[in-house]
Amino acid sequence: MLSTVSAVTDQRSAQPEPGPTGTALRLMLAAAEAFADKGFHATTTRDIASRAGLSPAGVYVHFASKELLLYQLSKDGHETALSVLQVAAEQADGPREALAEMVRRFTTWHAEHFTVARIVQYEFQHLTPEHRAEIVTLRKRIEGAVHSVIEDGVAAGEFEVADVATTTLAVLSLAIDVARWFAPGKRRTPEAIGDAYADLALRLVAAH
Amino acid sequence: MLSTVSAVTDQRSAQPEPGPTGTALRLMLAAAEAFADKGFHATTTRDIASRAGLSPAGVYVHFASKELLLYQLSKDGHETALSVLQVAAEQADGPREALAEMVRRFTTWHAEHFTVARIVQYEFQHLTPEHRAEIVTLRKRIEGAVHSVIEDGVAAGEFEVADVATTTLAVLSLAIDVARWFAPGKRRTPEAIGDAYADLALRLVAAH
DNA sequence: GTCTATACCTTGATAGAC
DNA sequence: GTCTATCAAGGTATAGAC
Repeated sequence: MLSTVSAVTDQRSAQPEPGPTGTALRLMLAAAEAFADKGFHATTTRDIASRAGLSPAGVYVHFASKELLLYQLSKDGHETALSVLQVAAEQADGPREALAEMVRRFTTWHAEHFTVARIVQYEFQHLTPEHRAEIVTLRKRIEGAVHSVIEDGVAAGEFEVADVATTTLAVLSLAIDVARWFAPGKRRTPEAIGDAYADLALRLVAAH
Repeated sequence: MLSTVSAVTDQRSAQPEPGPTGTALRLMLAAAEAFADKGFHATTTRDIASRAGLSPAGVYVHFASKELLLYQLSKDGHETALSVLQVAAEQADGPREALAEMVRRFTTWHAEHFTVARIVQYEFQHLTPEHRAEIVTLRKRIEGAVHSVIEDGVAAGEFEVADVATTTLAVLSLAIDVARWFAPGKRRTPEAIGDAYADLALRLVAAH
């Protein structure tokens, strides 16, 4: 059910068939808002239930625990974030275009879906050790995608960086931190922020 | 008691006279570790008490509530962070040196004091509305300090940026996000990260 | 200033009727 | 699948002895 929640948040796509049924989806959206707003531990199952229009007990028909709700959201969000990077990398021509497009779309995603993005970046530490381990694997692939394109750019003589690992972290920080400060109603749109940050990323790698 | 907690964490300074007494200080250090590790709401007063070697009731002799403990830590941390920026700005000669020195020290602080920095950047939303409002004022001054130096650099013809506000956010994101990913025992020292990020900030503003 | 004991409340989760 | 009712556990904070 990759990006089911994101897709619904988008209000772009007609209802696809698989994944959570209507009520489960409503619960995930309710939980996403609550977790992003107050954090996992400050959110009560009663809060989630009432946001979704259910009684406190109604949650447990669809999710066995509050942690499982977080896990589904976190996994879904990480998979979507990784997919955003991969699609951008595939479609672009050369490291320079690839990095710009990856940062543009990754940043835009963090702003547009800042509730899920906040859960992805700041709440995964509250998962069980087993679930956290699974998510950490996805996080390494996200970091690896950015690391690769910078490495390619250096090898091709298009980028000049002092240290690939440090620059990778810096580029990721730019986009990730958007989930912390972004709020709807900001002057700049998610797309404008993505455009600006793509340029800034090219400066970080001293692209020719 | 500006930076009392940071100073003790440093193990650099001999005991100064004002501020919290020994036990209150131990409680603040215990709370800082716990809040940074698990977040405010996941931390129990029992946890804080036991880390400080006290009974659960012992906390309330020194702090009237758990929130007040967070408030003291947050205020102390924000004042120190602001002071780091101000000292760097005063000592430097010209916008280029000022920006580099501010980012160097601000970043190093976020790594070296990553427990307090994490509370500063990610836990202040759990303060009471009154306390949060006070902290927001400090946060605006922090953002203003970076905004000013970039504006000065542009005015002096030393920097070239598309938008001062966006670049300010990006520079701050670089340093702030260090508090999220830094962990003791990392290959790079706080100082090395600060040095690298000072260079990256100069790239972001296209310093001549 | 610190302790033991505990009040009082909210929490995550379950039982069982419909 | 949803509800009402409820449980056991653990939360913040206080009372009162020492």
